[in-house]
Amino acid sequence: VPTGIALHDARELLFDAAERVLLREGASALTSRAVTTEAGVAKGVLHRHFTDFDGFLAELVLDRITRLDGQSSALRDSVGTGAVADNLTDALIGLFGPVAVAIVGLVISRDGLRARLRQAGAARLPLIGEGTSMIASYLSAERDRGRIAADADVDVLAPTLIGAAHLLFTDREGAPSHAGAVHNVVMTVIAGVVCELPSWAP
Amino acid sequence: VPTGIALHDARELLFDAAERVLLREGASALTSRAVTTEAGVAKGVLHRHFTDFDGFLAELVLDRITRLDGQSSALRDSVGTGAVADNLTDALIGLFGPVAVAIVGLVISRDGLRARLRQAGAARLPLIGEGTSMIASYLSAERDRGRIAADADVDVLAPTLIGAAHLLFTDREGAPSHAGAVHNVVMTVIAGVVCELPSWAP
Amino acid sequence: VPTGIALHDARELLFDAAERVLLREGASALTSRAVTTEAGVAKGVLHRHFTDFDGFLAELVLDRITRLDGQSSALRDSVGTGAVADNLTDALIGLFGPVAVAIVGLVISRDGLRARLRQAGAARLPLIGEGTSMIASYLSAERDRGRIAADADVDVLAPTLIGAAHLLFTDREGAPSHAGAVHNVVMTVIAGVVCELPSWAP
Amino acid sequence: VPTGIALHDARELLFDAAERVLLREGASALTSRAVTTEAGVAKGVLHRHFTDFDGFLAELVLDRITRLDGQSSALRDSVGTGAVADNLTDALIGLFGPVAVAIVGLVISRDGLRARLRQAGAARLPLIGEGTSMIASYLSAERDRGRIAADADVDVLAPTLIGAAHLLFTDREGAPSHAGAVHNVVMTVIAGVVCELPSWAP
DNA sequence: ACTTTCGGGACATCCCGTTGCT
DNA sequence: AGCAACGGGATGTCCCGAAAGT
Repeated sequence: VPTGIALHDARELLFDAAERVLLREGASALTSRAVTTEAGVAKGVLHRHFTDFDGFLAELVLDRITRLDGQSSALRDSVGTGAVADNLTDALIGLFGPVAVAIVGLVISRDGLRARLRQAGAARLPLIGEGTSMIASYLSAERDRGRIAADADVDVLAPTLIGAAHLLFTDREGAPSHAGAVHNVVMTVIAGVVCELPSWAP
Repeated sequence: VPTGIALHDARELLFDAAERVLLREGASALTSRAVTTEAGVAKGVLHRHFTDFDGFLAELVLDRITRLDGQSSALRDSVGTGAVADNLTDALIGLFGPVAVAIVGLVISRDGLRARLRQAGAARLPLIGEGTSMIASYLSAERDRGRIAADADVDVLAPTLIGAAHLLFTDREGAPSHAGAVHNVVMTVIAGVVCELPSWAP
Repeated sequence: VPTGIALHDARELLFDAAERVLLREGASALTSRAVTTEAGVAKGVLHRHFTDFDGFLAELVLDRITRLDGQSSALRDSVGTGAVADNLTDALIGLFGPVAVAIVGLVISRDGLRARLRQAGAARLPLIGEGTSMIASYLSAERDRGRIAADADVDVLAPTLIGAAHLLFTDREGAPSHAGAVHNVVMTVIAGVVCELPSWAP
Repeated sequence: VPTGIALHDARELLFDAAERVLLREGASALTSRAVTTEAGVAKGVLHRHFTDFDGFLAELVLDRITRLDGQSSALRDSVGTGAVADNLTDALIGLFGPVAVAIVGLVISRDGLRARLRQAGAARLPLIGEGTSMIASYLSAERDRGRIAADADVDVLAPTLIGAAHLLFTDREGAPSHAGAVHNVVMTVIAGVVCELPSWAP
């Protein structure tokens, strides 16, 4: 029976439901009906608020990308403080949470979603591209401060870190990667360019 | 009308057709009908030679994994010759051809296929896992020869290289990555452990 | 193009369509498409209202079984009135209408449907089992009234009547069995136990 | 690899295989491939020896009907000996073996088979029709001998016995019906017409 | 004469977008 | 504006009949 009562915020309601389904059952189970059922609303609600199911997913992804801004600021604020490797490790762990990894997989699976995102100006691989930019600008700032070598190529370092970390988090999907593994990767990649003393130095 | 003419080798015929579809239209277009249509055979042919469509895909992936053995040998033979970075670069380029990248995406998209592969004993991420082992053994051999540092951790280096390279090839899907970009990544990752002079040194 | 108009009662609509198909083309022609086509609705309607095609058929059968209750009451009400043989004849004719006979055949043909019905608590042979119970309790009541012999074994008489009548209606499927044939069978079976005078007696 | 060796008797080989499948997996599993696989021969053999799959089944059924002749003779020979009820009980038990019951179900399930049988001159319900004739002639002979009432209507008694017995054997499919149950039914049906003393009389 | 394979029609199922009712 | 239903395209699978090959 139609209630006629407007949902307070259908967007967030549906986004959260979609994430729950995504985490619980995977990308292939994320159908339009699964979302509305999980949210406890009727199917039509989704199409009232979004042009399309792919449109809905695209906005979900873009929303998640927006949330990266917070992490981006935190990383920017850490410039010059602590150890570079630790800052990078924290950033990568924060970036590749279970939801983010699932979203990357979702984008890979859905052609329509990928097209929508591209046309919305997002990176080819969402979260990956933005994360790379985030890391690159952090490294750039550290380079300006002299904490990494002046000739370090941040446009090589950043995608390398992101690619390696993404694989780490994807491969061992169930178990949350120990911070140690990420730290090892970071140390390996920036070994040649880091100028500072290790973070555990006295 | 049935012809009765036995296909010379239905397996290869269908595998090749599947790859063409995969490259041309992507993983989501790789349906059983698309494969048989592309191969120019009837729908029944696929189900006579394979238990299942996912079974077919699994065998396709396993077949591609088997083909890695050739590249694995070549990489093993290159131990001690040329520059380590060049050997790695060649190996990564050989590993992540367009088909391989598409196959990784395919596995990510299909739950049933993933289950089948796991139960067949393949790595969680096919081609990625096997490629990592390949790189790790190569690095191990070079370490034994003293061409990379004795304390180099190949189990960190290998997945780092694979992860970074995979992203490189995935991100710029259409355009074949210039060897230069891969080489840059390799140089960055192994910068801290390589003992030899760069390949361009006199 | 979707109409959006809710079907008044999709269940009955589909049930009736299924019966028409069953009568006109037989059990083997009763596919899900045949039902929806006959009902003039889309394929999706059936799967929105029922879990499965076998689930649909199971509910159809159970619905028909439910309708027996009416006949069961009528038979119960006739206890002590008229002739026992006439009451039984009427009950059997009412039980084995063309639809019921077709449904029995349908259940024999479909494994999945049989499984579903068993798990729903129906008799092994639907309509047959319920019909037998109905006849048995009628005979029991008449025995209590003394209209059939006190030592009559209703648990033998009932299945005998049902089995004989079922064959009668099945064998001459097209032509509706003359009431006379059924009456003859009934008279034969209850010959040894009936106490009353024949119904045609003055 | 084709052997070229002619099968000794492909007919019997395939018939036996079909019966095994029928008993083990039921009528719905009796496909042409199931038969040839069970027989250990190639698919083509069936179509070499029979016009059609339904043609094959029709001949299988007709073959089984022919085997009834033996039982028919035995029953005929028993005229005037033993108890009528015992003779009938034995005949019914012999008639409705598991294979026969399965075959009746098979005919009910398959339209094409039914059509083929009808056009081959078999009864509408194979085995049932022939069994009815068999019982009818036996009863007729006993009537001539005065062992059952002169006014007994064998054309009512026979189908009644067959219908009741068929249901008995169909309903309790797994468990072989105890002879007692059949005897009870027989006693009930012929109660009014039998002239002899019970078989257990001194 | 047996073996093997292909060809293709049909069926149950899934999922999304749209439309009318409340 | 939310709700529930319909419409229909597409997918994987099955099974039979027929035609080559050995």
